[in-house]
Amino acid sequence: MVVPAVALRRQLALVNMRRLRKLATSKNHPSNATRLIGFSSSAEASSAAVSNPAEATLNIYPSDATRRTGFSSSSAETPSAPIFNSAEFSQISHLIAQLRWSKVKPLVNDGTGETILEQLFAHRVRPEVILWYYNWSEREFRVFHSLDYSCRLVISLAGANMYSLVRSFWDRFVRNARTGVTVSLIFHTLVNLSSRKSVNSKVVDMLVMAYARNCKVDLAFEAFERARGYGFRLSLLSCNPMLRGLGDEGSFEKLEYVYKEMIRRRMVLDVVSYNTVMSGLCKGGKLQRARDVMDDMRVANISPDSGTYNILFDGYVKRGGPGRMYKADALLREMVTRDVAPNEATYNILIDGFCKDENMVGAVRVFEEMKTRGLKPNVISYNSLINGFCRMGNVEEAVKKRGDMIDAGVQPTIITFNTLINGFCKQQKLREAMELFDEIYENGLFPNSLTFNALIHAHCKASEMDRAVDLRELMIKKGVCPDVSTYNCLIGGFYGVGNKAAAEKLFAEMKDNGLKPNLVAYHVLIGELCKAGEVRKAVRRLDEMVGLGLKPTHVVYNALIDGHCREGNIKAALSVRDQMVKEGKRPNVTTYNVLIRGYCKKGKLEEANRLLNEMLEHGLTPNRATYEIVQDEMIEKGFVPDIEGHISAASN
DNA sequence: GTAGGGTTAG
Repeated sequence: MVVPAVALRRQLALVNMRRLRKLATSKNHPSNATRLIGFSSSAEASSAAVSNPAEATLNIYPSDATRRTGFSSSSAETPSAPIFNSAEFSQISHLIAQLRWSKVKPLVNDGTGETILEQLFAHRVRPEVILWYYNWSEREFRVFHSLDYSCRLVISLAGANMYSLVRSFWDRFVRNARTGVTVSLIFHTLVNLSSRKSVNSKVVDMLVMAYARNCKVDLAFEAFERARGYGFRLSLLSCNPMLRGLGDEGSFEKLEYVYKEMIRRRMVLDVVSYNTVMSGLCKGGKLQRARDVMDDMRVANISPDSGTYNILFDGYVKRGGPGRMYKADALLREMVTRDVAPNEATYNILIDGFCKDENMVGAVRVFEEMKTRGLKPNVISYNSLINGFCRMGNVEEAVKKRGDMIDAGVQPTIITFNTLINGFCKQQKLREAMELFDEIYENGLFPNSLTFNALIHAHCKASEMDRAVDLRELMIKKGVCPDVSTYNCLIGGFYGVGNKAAAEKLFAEMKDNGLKPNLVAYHVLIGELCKAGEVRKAVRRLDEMVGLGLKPTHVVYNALIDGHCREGNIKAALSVRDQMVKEGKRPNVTTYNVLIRGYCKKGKLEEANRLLNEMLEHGLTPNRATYEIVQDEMIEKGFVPDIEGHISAASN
């Protein structure tokens, strides 16, 4: 006994009309009635709903206790909703369950679809069907449904054990910035709607997970904090991603706090929790704390795995300071003693570490050890090794390793080629670099922006600007977009050959092409302007970069200070130094060197001497440039700086 | 739907 859809729609429209008219004249709920009428009949109001969905949603359904709990369709307490009789409604829900949106759409007469949503809840329609309708109507009418509906939906999904739908619901939910929807409001709404603690806990758990996974770590953290007061118990499902988010974000204090708090809440942490905490701590340079966490892990009877060790290895290699590879070596021995098997990643981290330490003997030793342990070096192992040899200037050996890799059945990638091309470029062997470039295609690979940038950079360094520009043309022809680095290389190159006009034109062109100049772009530009004696222009560029949200580094400040000193304007130079300090950057050796030379050039040797002492008091070690300045500017002029121990070093 | 490895410009 299916009622034809057209007939049904006509019938419903009629019913709605009658109800709406009745409501409009009703004195009992004037505000609700006028609002509803407004939305169903006025184009103005519905366009307002589109342009400002959050506000519109709030207007239609003020959070009113009777509405929140008004589940029954026959209840006189829910006057704003046109009420369909059960036969009508079963037709509607049938259409929704079949996702026949073109048929559903004409039935919506409130501009937001919330009227039908209310009815779906009232009729206890299957939660997933309500979810379909909820999602469709939000998209269709460009609105966010009120938080009440969101929470009711999520609770009914959870009550039916449809947790994967709860997950995806919250995922969508948190991705949109809903004005006024705070963590505490969500919690408050949830406890008002449901008293089932376990269900609420799971719902909140998944909310926190959604926050953590969608880069809303601060909200995840807030929810984690508030959850305790509400008695919601969270799981690793939400806490592990949050730990990761905190680490990624650099919130190391919060990371340690959450870690300790998880233990205090008697949560049972797993390997992933510990590894994530350690990874975050390593990123923050807190290597000792990371080691402590590994000890905690053993106390908790969780065995560190190869991943745990790899995280520590990576920490040592990247932030371990002097002697880090020895520590790493010791850790490798400990790992083996404890019966944790190193894997490919373990060796790759170590190979790369030795290479960065310019210790190719160590790198090759680890590489060989890897093979004796029955592990096959992969493309990353070879690339690291090749990069190591290239950095040492031994490109011939690097090329040989590429041969080894092919013999071992490991195919070179574009990274292999880029590394080798870079190696040749650094040696100014442009012909060899170009030959390799041709080989890329023979190997069925395609050059990327890094390939071209390396070549362009090398040609710029060699003052071959015509070839550099040709390469950029080729790049575009091959479908590779020039990026900020491409421009940086070319701009630096043109300044280098004294073609200021071309350099400035490129800087403008870069911005015209929608590329945002980055830190390096400004380093190049400001450095060159200072060198050319155009300090005032350089200062303008500094303001410009600050305006773009880029934080000037020591290099930039020092270049400006140098520029002012070269013009003999020490006062201006000192004010740049003050600005630098205000920005939280401590003057470094170069800063002092530049200022000292500035004073010397003005003949103010006492002032220079004073700065020299200040530099030592700040615990900075003079470098070669310092000695040269002292030698050439002070001792030459018969002035004896009172930093005796350091002067003898200068004469060496 | 867990953490960990390789290439550029200053």
